[in-house]
Amino acid sequence: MNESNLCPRLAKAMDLIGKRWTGLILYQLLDGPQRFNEIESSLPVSGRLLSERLKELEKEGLVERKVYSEVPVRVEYSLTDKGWALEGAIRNIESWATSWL
Amino acid sequence: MNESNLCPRLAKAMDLIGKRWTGLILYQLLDGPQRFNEIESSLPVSGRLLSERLKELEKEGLVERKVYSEVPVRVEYSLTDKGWALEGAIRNIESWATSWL
DNA sequence: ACTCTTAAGTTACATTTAGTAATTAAATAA
DNA sequence: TTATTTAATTACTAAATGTAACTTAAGAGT
Repeated sequence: MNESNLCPRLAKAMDLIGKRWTGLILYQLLDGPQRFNEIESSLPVSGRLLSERLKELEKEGLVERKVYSEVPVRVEYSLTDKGWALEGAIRNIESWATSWL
Repeated sequence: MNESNLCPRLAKAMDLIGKRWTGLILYQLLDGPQRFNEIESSLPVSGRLLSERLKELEKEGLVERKVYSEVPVRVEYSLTDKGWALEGAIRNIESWATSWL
């Protein structure tokens, strides 16, 4: 399709962040560790996709998943250092949204 | 699905930027005005979607479209002020990608 | 033992969006 | 008249998303 010299890391970053809901999930986690249901109720995302996205983010090392064997079970998701490193970008989008939308 | 107090502007920003290819199209335009074919060859995006995305970005006021009645026709796309205002966010993602991917 | 409750998912299926390749439109040049 | 070039659009297939029902696990109550 092309002979581009597109940076593969940027392409991957955009693919990751650009996936639907991912940005907003990360934004939610800037408020601190949250359990599955908290994230689900804070965003118009379904359990199906939330589960899928959290798995991707965990696999990419942006998010950490912790299971607490309480009753009923509690599962908490939080940002890793790699995830926190995106805070600047996310805040930047947030302030752009405030100024321009 | 939820009772969220999700900021509608942030939601819209994420929906826009989070759409596939949009981030990379904007990134390309940081290099200056470019014609349709230039963008198409610089990214692994098809003409169909590139056309669709550029229309959305034009409609949202991030991108400007200029037609030059040369032969054959030349169509140039460039960032508006609103589009340029996203430069910080995009560069931020770029540097995150360099550091973490 | 058996049913109930709750969180955290998963599954099945319909709808929407994206990918691919062929086609069209407009303006000229040969 | 036919060919060429850019900028799309169209028709069709494949993949991603939305929706709602279902499952699993671990007690708690009777």
